[in-house]
Amino acid sequence: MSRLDASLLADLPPFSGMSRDALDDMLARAVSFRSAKDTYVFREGEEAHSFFLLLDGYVRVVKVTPEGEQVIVRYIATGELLGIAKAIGRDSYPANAVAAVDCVLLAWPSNTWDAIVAAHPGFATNTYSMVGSRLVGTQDRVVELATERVEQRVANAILSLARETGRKTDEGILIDFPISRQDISEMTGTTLHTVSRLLSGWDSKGWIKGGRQKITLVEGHKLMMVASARD
DNA sequence: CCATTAAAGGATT
DNA sequence: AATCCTTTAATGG
Repeated sequence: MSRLDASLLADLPPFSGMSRDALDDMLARAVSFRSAKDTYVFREGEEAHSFFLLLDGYVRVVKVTPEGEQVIVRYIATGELLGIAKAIGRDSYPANAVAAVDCVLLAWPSNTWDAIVAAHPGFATNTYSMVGSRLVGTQDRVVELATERVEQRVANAILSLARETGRKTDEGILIDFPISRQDISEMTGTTLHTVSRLLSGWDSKGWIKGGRQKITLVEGHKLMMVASARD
């Protein structure tokens, strides 16, 4: 049992505006645990026994079609909530959650959801506004998938990953976890070959710098041109 | 414009 | 050595 201090939570969006006492109470109800890279935090269809906060690392949320095809729904970054089935009136998880790197999480039993929401209206408000913005983001992606060309979708995926998870390096903005061409294709509804061709093209123009499971955004504005190009 | 198939080389375990 | 990841080219919808 490591001692966790409430100040760990204070700066995270789900807990913004909450008092020190409230944070202590939330923390007292949680247990922390680790999830090694490539292990499941939870699985689709499983009973939603807990909801989670990602304290460190990255988690990808994945749906698998009946044919076994994988679709990456979103990436969860450090400081975000996941598995909040109770908040959307479900009692099973709607997708798989896989650690993209070694992760540290907090878990709350789902049966404490109602009590927590009742005791901490600020947390409830924060959670529902997060659910709302994820919904908006998902809607935008539906439009994108339906209307934009592959090149634009891949450019957008790189840009948002860099924005949400990017870490500054001397080269540019590095996407902060191992991500393969296959992963990008599962986010954008295309094949790894097409992603590979696009990325190596942008690499040779100096707009990005690629490597095995590595992408660094060098000229973000160039990709924004690609992402918004009308034809 | 993009998916599929095939082939080959480098990286990782 | 076996497996995974990436690149490249050819073909066809």
